Amino acid sequence: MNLKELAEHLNLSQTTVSRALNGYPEVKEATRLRVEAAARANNYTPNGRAKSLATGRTMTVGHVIPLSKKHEMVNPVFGDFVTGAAESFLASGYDLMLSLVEDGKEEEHYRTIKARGNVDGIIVHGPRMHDSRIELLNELELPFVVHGRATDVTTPYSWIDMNNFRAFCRATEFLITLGHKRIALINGLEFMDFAHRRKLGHLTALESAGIKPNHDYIAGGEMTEEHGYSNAMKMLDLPEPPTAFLTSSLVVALGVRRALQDRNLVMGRDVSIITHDDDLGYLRNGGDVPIFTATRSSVREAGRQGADMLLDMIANPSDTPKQHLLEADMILGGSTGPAPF
Amino acid sequence: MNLKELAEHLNLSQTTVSRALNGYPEVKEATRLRVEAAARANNYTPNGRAKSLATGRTMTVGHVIPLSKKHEMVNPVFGDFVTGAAESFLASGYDLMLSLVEDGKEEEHYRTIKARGNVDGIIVHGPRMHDSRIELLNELELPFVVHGRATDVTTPYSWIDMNNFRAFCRATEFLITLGHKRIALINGLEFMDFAHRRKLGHLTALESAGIKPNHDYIAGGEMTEEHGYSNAMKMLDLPEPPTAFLTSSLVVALGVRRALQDRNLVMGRDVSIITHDDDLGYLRNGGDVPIFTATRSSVREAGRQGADMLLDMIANPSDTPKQHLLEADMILGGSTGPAPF
DNA sequence: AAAGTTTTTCAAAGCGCTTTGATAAATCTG
DNA sequence: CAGATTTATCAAAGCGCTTTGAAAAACTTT
Repeated sequence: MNLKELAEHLNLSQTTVSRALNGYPEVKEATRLRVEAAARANNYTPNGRAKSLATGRTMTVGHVIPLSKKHEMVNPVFGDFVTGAAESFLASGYDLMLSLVEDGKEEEHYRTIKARGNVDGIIVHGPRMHDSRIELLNELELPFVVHGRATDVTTPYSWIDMNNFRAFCRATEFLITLGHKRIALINGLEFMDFAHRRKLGHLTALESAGIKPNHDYIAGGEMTEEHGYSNAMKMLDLPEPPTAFLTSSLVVALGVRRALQDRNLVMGRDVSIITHDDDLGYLRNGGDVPIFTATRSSVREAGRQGADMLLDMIANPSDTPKQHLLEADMILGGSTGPAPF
Repeated sequence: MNLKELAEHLNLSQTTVSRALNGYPEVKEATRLRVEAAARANNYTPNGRAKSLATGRTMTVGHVIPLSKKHEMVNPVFGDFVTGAAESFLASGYDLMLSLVEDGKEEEHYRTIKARGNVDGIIVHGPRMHDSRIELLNELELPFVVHGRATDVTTPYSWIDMNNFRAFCRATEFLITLGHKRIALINGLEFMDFAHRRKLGHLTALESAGIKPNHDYIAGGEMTEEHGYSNAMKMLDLPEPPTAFLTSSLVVALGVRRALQDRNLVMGRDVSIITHDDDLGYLRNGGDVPIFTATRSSVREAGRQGADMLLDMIANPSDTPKQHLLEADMILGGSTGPAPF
């Protein structure tokens, strides 16, 4: 049933029915009740496309996820981020639109999104250090919030991020305090902004402690279990193997742990592991007792906050960009201990 | 720039411009080229909402994901499924719309989706054994494909599924052949259809071998690492602990492995593990050498095929429902060995 | 060159809604 | 109770596109 039919059925004009349903004051209360009852009885819901064509608002936000053909994987944090974001969006009546866009087709894709006009704003995922998307979006005047930041971008824009630098700086300091000197970092892909910041935090902490960084102790790559495993194996074979590992995600830490087992090393005694933990719903860092010592920050919470920021920008397009930096908690688990002699 | 402006700019009618761009034959080739050039030069893309209002097709498909407040998590396979599906959808020019819908609000939600008319079809995720959504969707005449099946639903519908029964039957048989008699199953939530089928497969294999199932050896729950760990710990404490574990996902298997380590048991020697592996992008079952013996079926591939099925249904709404059952491969890893004496 | 075909272009209606500007009905003034 | 005000309703335009049915232009025929 559409508006016209509903109006005929009620012997009212479309105008009145529309206003009654949208809460406008210029309609008699008795009429409004009658209209609402009829709408419910006939299961009437306004057609979204027609409504959005008439109002100019789509009540939809887009999530744009980069998908490189080389690294054919969607980052597992995405599911949790979206879950968090969805809470806010759904509560405000917004729909979510998903685009996976291939490397290189990004500019074209964003222009098309804008021109087609089926979103009111977008959330940008997976920013690189240089990320041309941000300038483009600023230019297009499409409200957006970036999950993460892009180091090389100087124009202001809205973002929600976790303090990657600080988290990895603290984690490294913690290991140094425990007496570790040979500390490895198994990082994400280093052109990703978050990974870059993590490395920087790590190196800064080493430097402050007067420890010279060793390139053999640093590996970047897609954050899989295998990445953790194979790099840890390689490093454990060095003449002077690391006594502690810092990993960029729980999945990577699991790989490192497997490597320790293969080498008959006891985690937390022979070798320490500390990881960043995104607090994903399906891969918790143990139950009540954490398995790994970790820096923890909920991606889901980031999703919630990012969504709120975007809704805010859509409602007030002329506001200046907002930024929010989440701090990670430090969680003590059983995977760390004093450096062995 | 919109169609009207583009038409004025070209000194043509909107009709001609529209037809030129949509490849209709009744427009002179020279004109078409002129129009296309102008469209490109002015970065013209038709407004999606207007187009869909005019044509009645939205060029959008919805993914509807159940989100229970109790088990606040989005299944990690979702990301991979969508990635696979997106390949097909994007290639055909379809957008993806995401809805996370709370338990209990499902009926209302689907009716709204239909009434608002902003999708041409949907993919239903996470079917339960009794799933009222399916009958509802059939009634609503909205094309849909279910990722999985619902045992109790008798009306025909389209689905793409993995042969859960067969996979778990085979895995159990494999363990039995290795001499195991005390075999545990750490399953997903048992009201989920896939988990139910897996249990059935497992029990059937036990029965054929004349092994009486032991209720203490079966656990259902959300498929987290912790679920695997805590249940394995509990079972290992039994007077007669299992000598082999069958787990519903790699993440769960990781938890079981951790339990073995805590008990100083060697995986593949003291205790065997065999798992189902969804072949997720970020959590591979080892590199070249699989860690776990597993039944493997790519969720991503399921996504691709499910998407193709849905596109087919949208194009030919009167066709009878289609079904496709994927078979899992059996992968031999280092986690299984003959039963100890 | 007039009549008949085919090709190319156009004006206008319609998709389902919101919103403006006008009108009718109800209520309030003095 | 006539005139001014307020309240309640409506007809029609417009959002940006597609598509129908008609008209104009360009070719073919005889």
